[in-house]
Amino acid sequence: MPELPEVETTRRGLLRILPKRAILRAEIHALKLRLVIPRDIPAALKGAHVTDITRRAKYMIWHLSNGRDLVVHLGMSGRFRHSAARDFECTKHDHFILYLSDDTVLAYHDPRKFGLIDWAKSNDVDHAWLANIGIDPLSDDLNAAWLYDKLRGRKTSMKAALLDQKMINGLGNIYVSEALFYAKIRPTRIAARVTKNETAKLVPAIKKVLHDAIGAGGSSLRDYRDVDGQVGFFQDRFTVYGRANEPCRTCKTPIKQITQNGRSSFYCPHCQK
DNA sequence: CGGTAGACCTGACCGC
DNA sequence: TGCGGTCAGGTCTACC
Repeated sequence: MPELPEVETTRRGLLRILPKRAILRAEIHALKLRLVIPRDIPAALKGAHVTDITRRAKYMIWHLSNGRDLVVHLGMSGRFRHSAARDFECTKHDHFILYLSDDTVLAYHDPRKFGLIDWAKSNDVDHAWLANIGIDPLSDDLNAAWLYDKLRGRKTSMKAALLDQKMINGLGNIYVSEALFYAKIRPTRIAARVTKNETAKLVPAIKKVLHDAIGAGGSSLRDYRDVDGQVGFFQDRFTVYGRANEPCRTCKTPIKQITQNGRSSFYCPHCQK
């Protein structure tokens, strides 16, 4: 999926399109993605328009002109496609389709169905996944003192700690590997044993890799595309992710791939301690 | 509570 | 060509 940079790129793409156009009609073509999609969404969207889209970590929140808010999460394989109505062909995994007032169509496509489309609030209370998620890594909430404190007492690996969305929400499998490379910390290091100095390097490393990836339009590995069908190009600048056995860009040592908690991690055994 | 396998779903790719 | 196994950007649940 889309990690934070891809969600942010998608959000910016949607903002170029949605607020200027009314939603003439909405269709739901899947019974459920991650969860059952509320049946009243199409009726509530008809005739409305999106006034703004904000982001909390990997979640987008669509603010509607009728006062309601929609949560949209792209899961592992979700993306939006915008096209002229006459060019639009509904394919197998187009689960959520908006017909817009300028004769264009916006379709949510998600083969693996790990995405999420739901009302953001129920009886004015945030749903659990918005209420309980961790801090946004691009906000000032993420600073060295905070992170050092959070890592105390954690016996898990740095990889698992940074992937824990209840602590920091937005990092995923790619950008954890990349950030740990820039901070010269091995993904296998026990979180509680990471020093204050290392934490002080890790925080700017996380922010830099996310900012750089957003600037590059995200990373396109398999299915990620911007709303206009553009691929991101940050994958060309990966230092370790997906580069098993290839030379480290700093020291030429072959990059190592290991499995942690069932998922791949990549690191340079020479540069990262 | 902290930590970790397993589950959810489809498609692409590799080796035989 | 076809089949089985493996892997993939996320995250929730069950269990220890």
